[in-house]
Amino acid sequence: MPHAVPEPDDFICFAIYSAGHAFNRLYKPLLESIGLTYPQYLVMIALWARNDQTVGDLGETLLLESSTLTPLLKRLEKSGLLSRSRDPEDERQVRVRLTRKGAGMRTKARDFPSCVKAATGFSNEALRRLRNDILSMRSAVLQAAD
Amino acid sequence: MPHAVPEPDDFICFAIYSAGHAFNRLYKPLLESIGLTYPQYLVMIALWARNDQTVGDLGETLLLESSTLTPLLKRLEKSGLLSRSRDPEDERQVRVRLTRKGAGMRTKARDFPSCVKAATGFSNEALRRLRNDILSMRSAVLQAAD
DNA sequence: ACCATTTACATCGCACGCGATTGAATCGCG
DNA sequence: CGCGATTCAATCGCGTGCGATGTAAATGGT
Repeated sequence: MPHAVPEPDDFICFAIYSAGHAFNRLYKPLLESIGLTYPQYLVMIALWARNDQTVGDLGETLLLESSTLTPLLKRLEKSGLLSRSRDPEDERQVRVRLTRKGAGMRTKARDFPSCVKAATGFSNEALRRLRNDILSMRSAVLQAAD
Repeated sequence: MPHAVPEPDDFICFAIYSAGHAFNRLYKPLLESIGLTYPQYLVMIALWARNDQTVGDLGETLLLESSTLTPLLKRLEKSGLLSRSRDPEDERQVRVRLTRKGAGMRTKARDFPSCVKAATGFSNEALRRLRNDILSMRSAVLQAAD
């Protein structure tokens, strides 16, 4: 075998990197219909699952830094989807809460996951296993990264 | 079952999105040692596999737009790793070629993939299957995205 | 009570990433 | 041959994403 030079598609990290972009493109028209970007949508998902979180909570869930979240949350606040306010118990923390408008947006986004699942062409069972594999790889990689 | 509200980790797209960030964090210290960012490293991989590509070729391989590649390639050119020049046969195209320095960098990056594979904690066989699943999902999603 | 340390968020600079647009070169159809 | 359509890269604006740094609040050991 004469010295196979690897291509991008040979790398698991590139597969994930490029698949992420593919999902982004798929979501974009759906999300534009409700005026969100993909990372903003993730914040909304986190808040729909559990309202009233600190910036740090959201960062832990979404694996993002405050330097990413703060400007993003300000844009969502400006859109009227959530409120940001210092916690009186601990003034260092900022509590993020859905507004009525932000909570109501959940129904508009209800069908997006099934649209996207259909687009993958994978069965629910195959998707579940693939997701679990990716999450456990993520854990291992994050563990190794520090 | 009382109305399960999905969390970010329940979404295959978030699993991929966050796993991508995890790989980025793992690669960062490795790549800093040779002065590259992760997307720059991908361009170098593409050129190590096949030298002398157009911007469009690279975009097709890496699934990136010229609006992303042009500034990135200019930075790599400024670093002395590649050259950019209009194709005399077709002046619309820009041919991207490795310099001696850029070609020589391949040996410095030779061990990165095995470092990263070790960090995932997956066997070669499991990684290969996971990669293929992700690539086929990427194809399906890209197909659906247009 | 004091002050060093830690924690939590914000700010800044830089590098993606893409849609929309531009401008130049080429193509293609009559 | 002529000229509108197409192709290819570059530019611009906006939104991430993060490391480094700043700042204010809380903590903890003495």
